[in-house]
Amino acid sequence: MGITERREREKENLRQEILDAAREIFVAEGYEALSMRKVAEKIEYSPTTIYLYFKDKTELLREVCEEAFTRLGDAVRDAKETGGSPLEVLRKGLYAYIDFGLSHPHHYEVAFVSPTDKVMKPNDYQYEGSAGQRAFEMLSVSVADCIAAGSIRSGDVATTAQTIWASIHGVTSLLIMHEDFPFVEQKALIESVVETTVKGLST
Amino acid sequence: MGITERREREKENLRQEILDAAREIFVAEGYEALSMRKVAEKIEYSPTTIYLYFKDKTELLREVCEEAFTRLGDAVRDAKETGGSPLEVLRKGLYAYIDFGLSHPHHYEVAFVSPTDKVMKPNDYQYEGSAGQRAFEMLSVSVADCIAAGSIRSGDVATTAQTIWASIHGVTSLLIMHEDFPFVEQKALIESVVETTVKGLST
DNA sequence: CGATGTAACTTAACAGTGTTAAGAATGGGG
DNA sequence: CCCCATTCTTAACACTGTTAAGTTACATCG
Repeated sequence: MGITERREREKENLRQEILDAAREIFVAEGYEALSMRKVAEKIEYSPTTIYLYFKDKTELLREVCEEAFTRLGDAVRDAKETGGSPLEVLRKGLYAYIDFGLSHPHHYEVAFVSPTDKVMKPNDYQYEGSAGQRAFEMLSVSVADCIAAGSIRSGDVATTAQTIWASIHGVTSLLIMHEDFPFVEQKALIESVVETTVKGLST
Repeated sequence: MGITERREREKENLRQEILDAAREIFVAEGYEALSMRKVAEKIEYSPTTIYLYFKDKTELLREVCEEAFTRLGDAVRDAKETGGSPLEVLRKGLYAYIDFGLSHPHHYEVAFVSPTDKVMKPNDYQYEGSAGQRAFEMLSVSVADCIAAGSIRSGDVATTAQTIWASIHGVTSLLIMHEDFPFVEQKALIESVVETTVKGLST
């Protein structure tokens, strides 16, 4: 079997190999399909070996997600750096957020749609927060900029940011989770949500 | 003669007992905690007995959800009947939808948040649709009324309805699924989302 | 060189899950 | 009275995450 043939091959980057295998399965088939035994089979080790490198399935999955959500942070930051008015920056950030969700549906799902004990632990919000959380923080800053610039009605920043988050999370999660629903053309719906929200908050 | 009828009545009784037990567990602990064996223990029958009354766990759960979502339909219909301008009716319908989600979090979750094969079957949208689907249809009608009355900007009804759905689903699902997140005061956030969306769509 | 300790890995098992196949019991109809 | 259908149960399969204990390989030390 693969077990003895495998022995000669790598044994240092095993942790990375586990991570790679897990990501591959997770991206292709999602959370439900990601099992420790499947990962083990893929890397040709016994299932329990994984526990020598990761505390449990949650930690493995969180690490897989952290990788991806770093890219969300990057995308939002990029939106900021391309310049433009605060409102333009905010708009770009929102589109980047939605785009991220649509191109990483399974990541988005476990992190934002049904996060119950899958990646986020209770009290995860209390401290520095996950990468996804940090991306939301950036949006908050962007919102504050818009208020300061007068392009968005003055009011509680947190309330405004969370209102925006609700809208874009809503469209993102609906598109991801209800694939069979007869949505109108995707791009048009996204634009409608973003523009409606921005207009609703404008001065 | 009443014998066979009595049998049938008793059979219906057991079916209802299963449904009651399932609902009780589901409402209290949610989908993950709802297991066939737990239901069986509660009604004091063997687990396999349930399969004589329900095809599988999905069908059992769907029936539990159908019960509840009928009440959502009722709530939206009530909002309609209390009268007021089309926009007032729409507003009331949106608040009723969010209220329903918050008071039936587990139902809302399996039906709208992570519906993958749990209650909704693929192609469920194609036909008459589930009760939750019917509630959404009512909202669409309400939207059409607002457009006709000129209180909402003219445009594609479907796009507008789905935009609204995205927003209110967004706030509902965030509040349900991210209990630990430091949201602003719940009522204020809901109002902000609804009013922002309405204003964003107004003429 | 040989013993020893340890790190890496595996096997076996536990307590769950949904679900199916096959066997047991109960009681009415011929 | 016996048969048979309906109803229910027992046993099992194929999974799941996870832990405890056992094995093996190897580096270090006396």
